Amino acid sequence: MTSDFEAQLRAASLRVTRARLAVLAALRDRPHVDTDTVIALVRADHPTVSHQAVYDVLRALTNAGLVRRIQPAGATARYESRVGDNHHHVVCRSCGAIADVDCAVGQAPCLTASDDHGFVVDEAEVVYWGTCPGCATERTSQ
Amino acid sequence: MTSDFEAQLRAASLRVTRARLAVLAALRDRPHVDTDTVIALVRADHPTVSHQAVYDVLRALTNAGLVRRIQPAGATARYESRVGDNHHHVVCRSCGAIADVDCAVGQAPCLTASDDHGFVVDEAEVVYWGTCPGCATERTSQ
DNA sequence: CCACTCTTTTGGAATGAATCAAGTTTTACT
DNA sequence: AGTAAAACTTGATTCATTCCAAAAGAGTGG
Repeated sequence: MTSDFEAQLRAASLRVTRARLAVLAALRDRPHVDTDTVIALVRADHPTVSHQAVYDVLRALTNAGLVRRIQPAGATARYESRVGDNHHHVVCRSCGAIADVDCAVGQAPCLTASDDHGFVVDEAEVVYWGTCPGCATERTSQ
Repeated sequence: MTSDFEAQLRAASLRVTRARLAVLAALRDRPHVDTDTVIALVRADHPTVSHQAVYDVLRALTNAGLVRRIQPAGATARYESRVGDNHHHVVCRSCGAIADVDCAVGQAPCLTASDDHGFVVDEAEVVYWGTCPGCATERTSQ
């Protein structure tokens, strides 16, 4: 388990540190956690880790492709460890809840822009905006 | 010109104010402007408009659907007046430049999620991440 | 196993976009 | 014109994120 993370880090030629292992562990089974939550989870096991370390680690892991950063408009940054499978997200406009969605149209649906203006595109990110079941019933029942 | 904006505002049952007309004018021919730029543009004509007013106006116009807010991860909010035609954006990872892209796969390609988790989806936002021509040549020439 | 170098982390302060709050002005309708 | 509601002004505040310099830790070669 821990050695898994260690292997991941080494594969990405990142040094293996307590902070990094703790962040990976915190993200393991939790989708879409925001930075504050990561800090709290990390400190549950390692109370001395600074918030700055968590920010640095999240950036390093994001750059290395081990975690993915998602930041819907108007919300704080969230991170997830599910990477490399081209999945997307539904975001609730009223409560900010996020859920995973697999790609509707094949494997890389929107990866081809009609006119890319000369940009070299390497990723297509899709955010579905709507209302989650909870907020929907709340609103209709009023 | 101004009366156009006035009509737009009235159609959305929003009051017609100097600040709102100025913001609409500022967004007219400028795609993807950030809030600071909007403030500067508005003040060019109306020096007394407060930044708070601009924030309020942008939110009101966004809620009314007259402008669209876009906020790629890690950048400040930007606004555009091109609405209602389901177009998307390419964003440069290194300089943050944004360009419009029309929808590749038909009219509303990704609007149907494979499994929407009970969410009522009303919009699909697509962000293409990549490198703009300028940054690409810069990098290869080094 | 030890020393050396480079990277990472600590702890605290700073930045900056965005929001909140109270009081004043303006708009739209009668 | 007169009035109520909405919008705006001013100024302060919040809060996520970043910057900084010093201390600690990781990995490499001896």
